[in-house]
Amino acid sequence: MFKKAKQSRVFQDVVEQIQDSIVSGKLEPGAKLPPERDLKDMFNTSRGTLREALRVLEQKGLIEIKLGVAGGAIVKRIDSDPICQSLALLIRSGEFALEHLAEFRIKTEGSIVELAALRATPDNIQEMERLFEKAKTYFENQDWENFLKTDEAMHTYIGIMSKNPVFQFLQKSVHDNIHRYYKDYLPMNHERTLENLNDFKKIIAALKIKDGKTASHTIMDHVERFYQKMQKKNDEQDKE
Amino acid sequence: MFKKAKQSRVFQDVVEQIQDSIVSGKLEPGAKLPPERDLKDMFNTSRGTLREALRVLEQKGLIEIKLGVAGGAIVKRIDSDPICQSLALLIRSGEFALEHLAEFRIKTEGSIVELAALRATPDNIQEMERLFEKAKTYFENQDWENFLKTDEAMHTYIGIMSKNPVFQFLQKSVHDNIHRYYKDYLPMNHERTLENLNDFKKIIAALKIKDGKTASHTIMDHVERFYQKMQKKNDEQDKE
DNA sequence: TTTTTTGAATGGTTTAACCATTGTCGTGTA
DNA sequence: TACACGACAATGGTTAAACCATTCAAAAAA
Repeated sequence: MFKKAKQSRVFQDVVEQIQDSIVSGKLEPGAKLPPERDLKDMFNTSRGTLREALRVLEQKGLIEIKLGVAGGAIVKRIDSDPICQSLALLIRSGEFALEHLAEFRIKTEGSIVELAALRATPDNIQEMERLFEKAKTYFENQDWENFLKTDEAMHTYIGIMSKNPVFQFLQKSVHDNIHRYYKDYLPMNHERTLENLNDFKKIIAALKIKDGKTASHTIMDHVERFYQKMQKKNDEQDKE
Repeated sequence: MFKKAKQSRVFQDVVEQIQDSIVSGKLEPGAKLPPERDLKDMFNTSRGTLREALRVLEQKGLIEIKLGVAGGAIVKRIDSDPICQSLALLIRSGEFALEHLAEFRIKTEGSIVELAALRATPDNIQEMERLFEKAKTYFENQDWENFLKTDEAMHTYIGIMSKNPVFQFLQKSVHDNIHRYYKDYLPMNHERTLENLNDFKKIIAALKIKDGKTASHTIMDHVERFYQKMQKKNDEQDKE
């Protein structure tokens, strides 16, 4: 019937006022807030309380705080960082199991790459090929660390090619966080990495001829196979 | 080459220590942290600094702080709240356009309902029918406010039926935030609401016979049609 | 002109006190 | 006995004033 009357905490009010100014556009990215000692007077509060408000805004990814004489709170452009962080917590705390993430990726990346096939520009495809060559080099040098990073970059770039910021955010947030699993469960080896490369070769070819269905099936297979191997590895570890 | 050396802020260290304890499971949900005055001694810091750390943890959704003599910081079970909040900021700040969210929903809810068709238990379907009847009653009483709430509940419940927590979180986060658009762009009316109900009737029928494809196509149409009407309404408003 | 020094602005931290909320326990009254 | 009220104490919320640490720019020195 009634909503719980929100208990008044001064710093919450400060957070809301500044947040509203940012979200409504009154404060644009790059704008600098007044120094703490001025703000505390403007809000008629103490510095401690004001600083609690700034901590919250910083944590929300709305401002960035710099030190020194030219320092202060600067309004940030909203990005995927806070969502990445929350997702990381969910994954680290075991809220999401490996197979849940795998299933999610199979479905989602299938959709994303299908859109990417429709919308990728020649420039996009060139960038994708550049990343592919980079990955190939790392593969030949057996530099798994950097290979994985480039692999991640390719997945994230597919999100960018979808030209849909919602998918971009999602893809970036997921891939910023799942490599944690790889290191634990799936040390890279020669065979596995080669398979990976061949999948991307197929995907790039499909993107070039705007063949969304093939690209989609390829990446879904790619993710599924990867998952099955991790699962197998997992089972073997359980046996020991 | 090198990562930026993180500037040492005492409260960050406190945040990390407590966060690690929570994420690693040393502190379980429901556990109560010591009072601020004790914590400050344990971390050998001042109360102000400690409170900044608690603000950050609270914002991350890791703890909840209660007032009064039996109050204090209580470890929370991690939920979708922080992600919902971040998503709300992205939507409010205009980072996501209407058509981007629509496209995302079409793809994602198609996948979700397909899984739901495979996995829904009889109990799930019964709950879904209960929600449907509730929506129908609100429809007959022309109570759009509550109709929308029930509509939202049905979409979220489809996420639950998918039995995949990743999709559950996503579906909840999206639907907690998009009704903002409906009120602005798409006042409910009799015809539109009836169409809505019929779509859900079809979806429930498909769920009953585990016909994922039909359920999927129906909800994708449902979302697409909804979007087109909002777009049309939008264009009309632009003309004025 | 280039380098070094100095100083001031700004965020980070500490301390100590007081206020506000809330559960508990004891007392008084029905 | 049972219940209502009130005092008390534990805990988070807020304030104030001071000092420390970092950074940049202007002044001084080379």
